[in-house]
Amino acid sequence: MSGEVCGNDDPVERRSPTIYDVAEAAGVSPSTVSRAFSRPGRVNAETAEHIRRVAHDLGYRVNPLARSLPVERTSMLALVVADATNPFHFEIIRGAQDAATKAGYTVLLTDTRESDLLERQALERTLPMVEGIVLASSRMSDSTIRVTAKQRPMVVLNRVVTGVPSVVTDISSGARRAIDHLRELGHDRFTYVAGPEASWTDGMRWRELRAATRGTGPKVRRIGPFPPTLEGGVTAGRALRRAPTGAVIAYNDLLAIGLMGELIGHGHRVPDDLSVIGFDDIFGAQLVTPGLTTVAAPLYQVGSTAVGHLLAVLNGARPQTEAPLVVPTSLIRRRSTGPYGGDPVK
Amino acid sequence: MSGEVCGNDDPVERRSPTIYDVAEAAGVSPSTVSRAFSRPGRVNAETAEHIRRVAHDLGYRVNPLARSLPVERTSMLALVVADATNPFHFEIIRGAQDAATKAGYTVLLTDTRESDLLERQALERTLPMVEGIVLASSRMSDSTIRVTAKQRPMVVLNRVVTGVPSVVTDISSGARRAIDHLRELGHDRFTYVAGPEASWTDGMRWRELRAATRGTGPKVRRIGPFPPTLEGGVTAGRALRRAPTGAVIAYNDLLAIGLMGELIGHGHRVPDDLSVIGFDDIFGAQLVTPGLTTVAAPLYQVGSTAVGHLLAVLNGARPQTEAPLVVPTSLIRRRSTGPYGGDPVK
DNA sequence: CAACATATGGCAACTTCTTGCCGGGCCCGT
DNA sequence: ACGGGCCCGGCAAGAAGTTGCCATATGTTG
Repeated sequence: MSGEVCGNDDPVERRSPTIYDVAEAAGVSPSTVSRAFSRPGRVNAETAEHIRRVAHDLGYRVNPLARSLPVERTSMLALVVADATNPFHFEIIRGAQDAATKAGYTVLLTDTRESDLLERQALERTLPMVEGIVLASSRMSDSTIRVTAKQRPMVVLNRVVTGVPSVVTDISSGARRAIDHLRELGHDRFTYVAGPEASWTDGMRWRELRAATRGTGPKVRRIGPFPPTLEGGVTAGRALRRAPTGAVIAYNDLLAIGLMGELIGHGHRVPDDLSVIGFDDIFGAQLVTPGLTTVAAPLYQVGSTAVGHLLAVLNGARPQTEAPLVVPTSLIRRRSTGPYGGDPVK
Repeated sequence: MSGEVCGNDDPVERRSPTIYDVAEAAGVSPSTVSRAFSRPGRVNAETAEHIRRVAHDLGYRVNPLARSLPVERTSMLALVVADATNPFHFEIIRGAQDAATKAGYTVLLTDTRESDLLERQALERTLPMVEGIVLASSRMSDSTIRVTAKQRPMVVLNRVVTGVPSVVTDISSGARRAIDHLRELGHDRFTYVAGPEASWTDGMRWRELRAATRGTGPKVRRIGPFPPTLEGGVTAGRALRRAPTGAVIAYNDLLAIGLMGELIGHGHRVPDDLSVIGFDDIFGAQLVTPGLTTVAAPLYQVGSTAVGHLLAVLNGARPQTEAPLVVPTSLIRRRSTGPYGGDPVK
């Protein structure tokens, strides 16, 4: 036990001990202390044990800055998300964080508020400190992304940028599942409520929906774009009320929920008059009434896969730039979809 | 314009330039380069301009690690939250991040998954790299917190730890507002659905509810504790069904929402049979049916205030350890509360 | 017992940047 | 004309680690 009594009225600011202090206290040289911690086996077991004990008594902790400087490894990863409060990103963040922690890495999470300017600034700030980058829902241009990817290993999420490794959900099968589900219920006319035009995912969803209906009977039309938020959903709902339609497939759950609320608020019944499907299965999709049927993706896996790949690259693996890594999707059936019951009330 | 053509098939790994490279290219000494960037005015304006131009052409960026080492300023703050996916924390995170960014600081966000072990580990890992710490909803003991607070300036949120600056919401007035609202509606019997025992906030809410009803007519009882989650709410709802009660005030919105769902699912009507009030006004409170009446707190402000105080301390201000900083609360009226309509159906 | 291999600790150089101090040139006052 | 201050650039010593290389001591082999 160390005497912690310090009578002076300056309680803070006792500089933390360095390997030099430990070295002196243990009667060895600084390099030996360094090795005792970072190069086990390189130093005699007893000496190492002794050093560790002394270090512990002194309250020594290695200074990660000083350590990183010579070895060029900060053990930090940047995770840049467009909106940290969008439920869509939660599990991605968790997955990334878990995978990173497991490997001894710390993740630097940055919320860019859907702004490509803020995104670039954040990158500017954090990039020099991290070994790799995960870009979730980036709002930057492909070319900016590619330039950045030259500086550090990078993985982009929910987007495909040629030349940069990416992780995406299986939109194709997701779209098909949604259509199949609705057709089983007897629907054969669909409306896709589009999200932001800048969204790669939005483009793909629309494409795949068309592909999934091509040739066969059912038809899908598209309205939008709308901001991918509750408010956007309300706007979309208004548009829908003016021009009723068959079943609705929305760009994401937020949009779907906002839209349902608007419709229900004006006397329409879901799913009796209108079936609604969203994407993502965010927190909230099970809360609304009726519960939202949605295409779920293993977002946690998206995050952990991304970090896993990043770490592999840092350990010398070749980046997977050819084809994106695809994670599967599944359909969560809730109450917002139901059998086709004739044309919706006007 | 620099010729960027490099024919070799090793596109990565061109070590980034240092002040030495810039110094050589500009024909000055490294220290001058350093000063040109970090000490404006100390060096001749023309020289500085020249250096900056050369640096830019070389693609030089200062290495924050190397910079931090001598000056002992990393420009990073740690924000440790018990659960980053709990909507309660969103605005706190945003507020903190904004305030930090504005001051040129980066925040290192860590999610501890409600585990005090993970929390200690995270702190262990990040503490040496940051200049200050914000602890939101810490699960650690008071004494552990106090020990940690000795190592770095710290602010705790939603909790009062003597000797450590803290920011809390005005629970007292919040509780009073909830009670007043319900009494205006004719209620005079209340049940507090308690959250985790370890929660400082929970204790305070219960205390203030009792204080708000003391002496006057209405009575408040307490059931719990329950985990502060949707599932916890379901459990609480079951308990409530067995022993019906007057109006319900829940520890937080998650609990309130889970509880409403359970009750409504079993034929009770909210608010006709039972009024429900939550705390926090999380995303989701406006989504459920009926919308949840809740005591809101300016969470964004909590986060930014915390960081603001931390930065002040880092700049030499005395930490505010006497009384906690209190931010006001307000009541958001939605549809989950209604006039007293006799005793609830059994 | 000589020759060689291995284990272990130390020296010093290195990572990138900051900063106290020094000194040469220049201006100014007397 | 000369001493005293600025201005501004450079030198070198840190900041806290890592690591290549060398020097022992010890062990092993022929």
